[in-house]
Amino acid sequence: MIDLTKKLKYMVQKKEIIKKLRSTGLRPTKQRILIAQNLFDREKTFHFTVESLNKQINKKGKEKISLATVYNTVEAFTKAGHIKEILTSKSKSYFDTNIRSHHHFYDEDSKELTDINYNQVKLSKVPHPPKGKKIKNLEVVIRLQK
Amino acid sequence: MIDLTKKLKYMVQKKEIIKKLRSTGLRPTKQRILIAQNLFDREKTFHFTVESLNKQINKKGKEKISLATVYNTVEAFTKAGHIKEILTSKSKSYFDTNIRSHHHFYDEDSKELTDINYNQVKLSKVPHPPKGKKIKNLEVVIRLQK
DNA sequence: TTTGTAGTTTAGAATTATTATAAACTAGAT
DNA sequence: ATCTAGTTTATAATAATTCTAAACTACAAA
Ligand SMILES: [Mn+2]
Ligand SMILES: [Mn+2]
Ligand SMILES: [Zn+2]
Ligand SMILES: [Zn+2]
Repeated sequence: MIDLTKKLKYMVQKKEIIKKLRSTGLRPTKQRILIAQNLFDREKTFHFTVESLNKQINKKGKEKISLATVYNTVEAFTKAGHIKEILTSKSKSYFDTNIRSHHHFYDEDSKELTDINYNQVKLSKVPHPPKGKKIKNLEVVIRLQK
Repeated sequence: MIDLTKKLKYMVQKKEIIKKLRSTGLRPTKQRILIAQNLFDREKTFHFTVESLNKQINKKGKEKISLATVYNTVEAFTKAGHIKEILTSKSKSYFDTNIRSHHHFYDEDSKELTDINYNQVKLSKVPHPPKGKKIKNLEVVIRLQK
C-alpha cells in the first residue's frame, strides 16, 4: 500500500533523526525534530538563511516554533556539524545542509547560493598555513553578476 | 634638506590623491583627502574595518571626522574601485587597499585577514558561470585555526 | 569676487540580523 | 512520580550599518 509505505518511511526517518540528534548530545525535542525533518528529509541538500527556514517552518497550520528556537537550533546543528555556515553575504548568514567540502557560486543579483560541482574546481597549488595555525577549511566563492 | 623633501613628497602625494578622487567623480573634500592619505600613502596595502579606520582617523589631536562620513567615504571608495570589500567575517565587513585579484587567509581566532601571495594558489580548473551570468570575481578564503 | 547649487558632512534616529535574559516548560534519569 | 539539567519562548539588548534632514562647502557660472 502506497500509504503504508509512506507512513513507514516517515517513522524510519524520524527514528534516524532522533539518532542523529542523540549522537551529538542534542535532546530530540519536538522543535528540533521538526526542524531536522525540514532540513534533512529531502532528496537534495540546499542553502538557507534563518529567515527562510523560519518562514518555511512557521507557515501553514503547522505548530509554531519561536524565532529564538530557530536561531538556537541552527546554531546547535552547526556546532554539531549537521549543517555548515557559509559566510558569503554581507548582511546575513547562509547555511548549507551539504556538509561535504565544496565550493559556491554566489549570485549578487538574486543573493542565491549554488553548489559548484566538486570536480569543476581544481586547486593545483595551495599555500602552507602560517606557523602554529591549521587550515580549518578552504572555500572558493565565485561571485556572479548579470 | 630631509625636511624639505618630506614636505615636497607630502604635497606631491596630496596632489595625486586629489587627482585620484577627481578621476572617479569624487570631490576632494578635506575628509576624503584625509581618509585617502591614511589608506593610500603607505608602503604596503592592508585590511581594515570601518571601526578600525574610524579609530585610526579619529585618534590623537587630529581634526575629527564623523563616523557617518567614514562609512560614506568607504562606500564611495569601494564603488569607485579604490578599495575592495572582503566578505569573510560574519559580523562586519572588511576592506582591502589591495585591489588586485588575490586570495586570503582568515584567522578565526584573531579575526585577522592576510593576503595569500598570488603564486601560492593555482587554480587549474574553474567552472563556467551559469547562462546569462558573468563571473564578477573569484576568491579563495582559507580559514585558519590554532 | 560673489553667488547659486549640487554634492557632502554630520548628529542622531532607524533598521535589522543576531544574541542575551530570564521565566516557563520538558526529556529523561533516578 | 519526582527531580533537574537542558530547552523553549517572548522579549529586550546589542551592534553594524543605513537613513534622515539640516548645515556646510566645492566649484561652476555670472
Ligand atoms: Mn549582525
Ligand atoms: Mn549588518
Ligand atoms: Zn553548498
Ligand atoms: Zn587582501
